[in-house]
Amino acid sequence: MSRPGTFTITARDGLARRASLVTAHGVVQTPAFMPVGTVGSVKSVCPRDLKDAGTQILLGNTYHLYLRPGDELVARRGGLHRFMGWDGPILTDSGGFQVFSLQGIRTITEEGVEFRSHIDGSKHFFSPEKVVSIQHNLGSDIMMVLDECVAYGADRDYTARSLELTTRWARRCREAYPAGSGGQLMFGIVQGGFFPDLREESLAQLRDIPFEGFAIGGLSVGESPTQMYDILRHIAPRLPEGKPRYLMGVGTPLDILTGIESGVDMFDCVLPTRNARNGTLFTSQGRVNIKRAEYKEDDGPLDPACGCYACTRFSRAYLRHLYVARELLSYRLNTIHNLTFFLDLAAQAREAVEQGRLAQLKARYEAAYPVAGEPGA
RNA sequence: GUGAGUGUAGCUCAGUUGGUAGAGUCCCAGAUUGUGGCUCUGGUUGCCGUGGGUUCAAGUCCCAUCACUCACC
Repeated sequence: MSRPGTFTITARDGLARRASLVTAHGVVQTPAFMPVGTVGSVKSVCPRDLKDAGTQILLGNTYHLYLRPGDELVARRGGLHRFMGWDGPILTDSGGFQVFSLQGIRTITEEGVEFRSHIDGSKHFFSPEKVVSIQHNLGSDIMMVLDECVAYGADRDYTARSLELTTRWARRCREAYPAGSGGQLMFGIVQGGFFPDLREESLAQLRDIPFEGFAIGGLSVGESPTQMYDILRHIAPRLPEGKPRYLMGVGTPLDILTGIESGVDMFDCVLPTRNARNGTLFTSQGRVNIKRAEYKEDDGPLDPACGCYACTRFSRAYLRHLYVARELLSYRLNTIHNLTFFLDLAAQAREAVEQGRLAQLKARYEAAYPVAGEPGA
């Protein structure tokens, strides 16, 4: 097997790429969707369920695992892979987004970010170096740099200064773990809010730092789909051509296809797993709110086009009952289904890019998932 | 049998000195984008136990009656 970080593009369809990324725990075929396993578990499901659903690579979280059970404890258990029983690739988010979402209980300085634990209120400090050290202890295959995810609505001045801080932090992260110093990869994160030129500026500052991949951060923070797509279409094609591109925290089926169309290779999002727990299921026919009374006596499968365990074995009536009764099995079956749907979407996209049919695939999903506020919605 | 208390939304209950009813929950529907199984946003629902009376006006006051609960015989 090639060396970790090797990124090979094997097909293209417009700006979209079909590629593979080598990591220390296996090769990831892209475009890829990464299920989110924040605290060392994808809520309600087992590694076996993840494999069955088609998961190649998981996302874990630095902030959460640092607070509990602690990265050093995980290191003593042999690293995150062994600890959670997942032998495939893992990407760890740096905690930058938590810094963003913890607004009110954190302060950002040049040195890093001080914050209070959401668990017990205790004070902690994340510097770029600290975040790298934690991710080193966790042993993830891909580390993310510490960044500041700027809130939606931030003005140009703040956004411009923030992006430069993110750049300085990115440089410190790379210095703390130089390229090639181990099997772990490190991705830089482009910020710049909703100003196309600031996005370009952020990229210009980061692109010469020897990262193995680049991410687009700061999207899906409250903007409209149109605003997000404008920035996405502007910046994604400008990211370094020969390295993997990762769109953080996105998104809906259409967001993902729009990203792929713009040249993005990797995605993660809590949407399939969180919505599964809240009864919103993604199907080939569009969203299904399984709690709806109309499914009370519906003996048909959730999605006849889906081959997952939930769809092949149980009826809508049963899935609705489990949800309404708050049965634990509801979370598991719904999560298995939604993950299968998103992972299938990525698999279909890989095939479509190989066949030059991405536009047709997107048109199909556009029909089932119209964008709010746009024609057809 | 006697005494006391309680009867208001499917459920648990608020309803000021009388001015034709509210909350929580449930139910119905929607949201959820680098995750707290959370949360948020809308919406439906009432012979105010029953029958009389007083009053311009009664869920509120008076009488009777029924049901339930508790205590005592």
